[in-house]
Amino acid sequence: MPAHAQTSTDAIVAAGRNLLEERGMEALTMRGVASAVGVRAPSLYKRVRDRSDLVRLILEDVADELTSALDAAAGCGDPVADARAMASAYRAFAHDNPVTYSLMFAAQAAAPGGKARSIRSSATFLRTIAELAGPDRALSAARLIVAWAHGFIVMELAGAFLLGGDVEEAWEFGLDRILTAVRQADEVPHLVAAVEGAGVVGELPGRSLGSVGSMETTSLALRTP
Amino acid sequence: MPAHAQTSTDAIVAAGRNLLEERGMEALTMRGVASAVGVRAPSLYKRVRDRSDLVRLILEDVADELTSALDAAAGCGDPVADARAMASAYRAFAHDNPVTYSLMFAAQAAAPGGKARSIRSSATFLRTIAELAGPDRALSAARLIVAWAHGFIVMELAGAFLLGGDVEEAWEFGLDRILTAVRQADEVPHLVAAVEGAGVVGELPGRSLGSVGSMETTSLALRTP
DNA sequence: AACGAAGGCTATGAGGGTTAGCCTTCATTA
DNA sequence: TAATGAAGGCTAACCCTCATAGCCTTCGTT
Repeated sequence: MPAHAQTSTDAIVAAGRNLLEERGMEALTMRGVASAVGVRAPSLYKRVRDRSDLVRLILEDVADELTSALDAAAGCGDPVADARAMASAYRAFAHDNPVTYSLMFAAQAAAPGGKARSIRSSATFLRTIAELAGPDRALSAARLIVAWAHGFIVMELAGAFLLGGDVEEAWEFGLDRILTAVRQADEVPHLVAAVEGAGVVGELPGRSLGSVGSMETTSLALRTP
Repeated sequence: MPAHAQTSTDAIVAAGRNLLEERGMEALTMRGVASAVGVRAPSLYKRVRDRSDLVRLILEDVADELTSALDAAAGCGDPVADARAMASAYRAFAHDNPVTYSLMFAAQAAAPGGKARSIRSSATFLRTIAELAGPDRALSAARLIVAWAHGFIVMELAGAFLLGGDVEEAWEFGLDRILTAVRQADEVPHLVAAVEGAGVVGELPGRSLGSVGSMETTSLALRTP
């Protein structure tokens, strides 16, 4: 029925995302986006409720792309290698999209439908972490890893690592430590079995490692022969 | 010489901070701040270069207060307890100042003088972590902890933990695991000594734990008697 | 008493978001 | 074939915001 459309919601979102990433949040103006897609500002309101709606659409686009990148990174089947690959892909994506990435978690209000999106975007990662840390701890372990990765990347992008040192080394150090920490629930029984077999200690906490770190508990137990 | 000042930079910053925290970034207008301190908007420009300068001052104020809160939290001398106390204080501060806290690391450009501020604000924490992880690893370890804490808090404040589960539990889990992971470089020798004394293994890696997590290394060594 | 600087004010302009209301196009349909 | 009407564009206009220009008042200093 209508006249031929000169633009589309997708084109508007793409232009907006580009503008946002290239020139920052302040440069993301309705006039600017309109000009980029070849129409005048008021025409955008036929497809987008308002500017904040445009921002939401842009960030959803970024989030979807990030999800795809993560899914693509986890291919090999070995949970440790997959977790590492996903962490690398995550960081690489953030480096490629610094502005929009930083904004993704800056939204104060969780968008409606965010839960479904969240489930979808974390499914592969959660499955991998469940293999690493066990199903009971998968959620907490995943939150540990994601929180660290996100925090590290945000600080890195914001230029918050001002004390010198090798940031790359800090990333590797952190990733190693965290992947190891997450696997401890699995590793400790091996240790315990080995030590128990050697008769170092009479009684050891088995699976019932409390909220205190299991390594700590084990080490304490070992010092009380 | 002048007429009596009706306001001050401090009052402007305080009013701006309050407005920002209470009603968000969009409500932080020059008119709004001016009205809160009892003058007209143009008068603010006698004390503040422009709006972005005001934002900078507000965030510096927040950062200074956070530094004080952290310093005050670390009193007891035991590095583990101090690290826990600082982590709690950090999170509590963020919960008390959610908007401004989130903005602190959102600044894309590092402010000039940020390095001096960074050194000051992290001194106590770095000292504590150095006791925990050793001076060589202090910086990487501190970055691990801060990145995790910041990432966790940002996600928490943004409402990004949508998959259910107990967020409090995830925080405790993460803190335990990370503090343990950071201490491993110190703990392993104890373990090694205990195990060695018991004659479980002949040869063990001593200090030369590679980039792979030390716990993993130890566990592998224990399985090869 | 005059000076002059600090610190207020009004007026104003530029730029951005958004709405109102109109016009053109063109697939559908009588 | 001609009328219809909705989609989608446009201009004009409004309001709000930041920011500057330029003026006026105050009051310590000289």
